[in-house]
Amino acid sequence: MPDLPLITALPTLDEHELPVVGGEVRERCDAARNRRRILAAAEALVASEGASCVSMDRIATAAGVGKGTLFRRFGDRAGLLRALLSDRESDFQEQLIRGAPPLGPGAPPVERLLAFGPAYLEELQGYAELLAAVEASLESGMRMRSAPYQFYRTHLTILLRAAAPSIDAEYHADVLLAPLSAEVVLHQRDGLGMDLQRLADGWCMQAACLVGA
Amino acid sequence: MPDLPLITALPTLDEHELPVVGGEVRERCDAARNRRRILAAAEALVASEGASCVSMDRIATAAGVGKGTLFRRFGDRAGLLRALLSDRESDFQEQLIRGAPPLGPGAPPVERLLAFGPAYLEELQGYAELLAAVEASLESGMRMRSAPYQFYRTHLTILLRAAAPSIDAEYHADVLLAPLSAEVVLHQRDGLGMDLQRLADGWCMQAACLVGA
DNA sequence: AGAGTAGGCGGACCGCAGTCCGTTTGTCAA
DNA sequence: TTGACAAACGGACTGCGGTCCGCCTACTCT
Repeated sequence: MPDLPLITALPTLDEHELPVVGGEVRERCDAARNRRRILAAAEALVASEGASCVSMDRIATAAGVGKGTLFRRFGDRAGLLRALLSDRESDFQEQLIRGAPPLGPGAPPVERLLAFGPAYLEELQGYAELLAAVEASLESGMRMRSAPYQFYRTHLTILLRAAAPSIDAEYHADVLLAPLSAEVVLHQRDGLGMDLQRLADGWCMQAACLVGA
Repeated sequence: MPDLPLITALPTLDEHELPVVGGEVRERCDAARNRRRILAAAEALVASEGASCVSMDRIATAAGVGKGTLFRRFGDRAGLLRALLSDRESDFQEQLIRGAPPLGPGAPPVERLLAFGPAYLEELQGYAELLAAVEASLESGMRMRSAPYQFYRTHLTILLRAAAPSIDAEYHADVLLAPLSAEVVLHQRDGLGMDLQRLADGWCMQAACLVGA
């Protein structure tokens, strides 16, 4: 896989619009302080009450900033929540690109493919509820246009092309990602009581059949 | 498949709470008139401006009723939008239960399974945008708890059990439904330019591999 | 150090989904 | 026909996500 940039969220206004001087982007120190405050307040509130119960107003109040500052910084509710898990998402993406086999490069494509689903599901256990809140506050179709989704989609497409050149890799990348959405996994886990092993086995079965392994 | 009731939406308050006299449910005639008015107004507005641009207030105004009446009748926005396509959903479910093979009973389970995806995708073409709006206005997890989803899930579970007893039918029913969600299909069709045939072929490939056909 | 300015700031404001409750109306029995 | 009641009605109200714009401040350039 080529050196795909690590992108976990749409660029914030900062990265996007600040004047660039000699390739260097500066952030005013009050802005940086407020961003830290906002993230800390959001993290605390989400941890104590659950992402879907916390409003933007309350985060702003808890952080001691105005509501406008939240939206300037993070764009919308989904952007703020996503920022709370961007470190974990980046780490996982890093593993896919530069980590050890079978997840990272070095192993045969089929093995990397079959390692992906279980690893993603494992990773998801820690923040599925938060990610579900992100997806819920995204308007229809935006989930699949988000940078993280595109990243995973590209990753799977490349592996599928290498593992089974005859199939429609682009289509099946979406198919393999669909049952990994936070909404589906949460429903299977909490609503139907399926355990992680069962989900991982099922996903691998699906992927293995597809590439003829 | 046993005589599963045709359920296309959560029961409205009418079917739910009205007093039942000798097995007969009565609806006051002003209530019936208002329901027709609301559905007609909603259908017209959705057709002319798209489901995601029409607010409940505007539907109420166009129908000449108060906003409270909309919510009393249909529960929430998702309920009202879903009511707009419940006829089409019912027809399709009817075909699955009592229609001609290969969709309906009579054909071998594998054939019925492989007929399901393409038929569902075909059906979806007409109201994907509306269904996406329904799903978007449902809070996280509710899509998979809705009666229509449960219906399709049961249908696929039964077919999978019959077609391939050794696999985890319950899990794979969810997997096969995941890429048929309106959000995914719309993105593939409109965002990526995949045509219906490609989606249908891909889905069949997936299902066929799974059951070893 | 001082002035000018780009960018940050915050809260008033908007339209939205959904709720609540006092008022109106259809229905049925006497 | 009429009276009583259950049910329907509707619009004011709440809290939400998101926007806007006038004020303020950290940085830069002299």
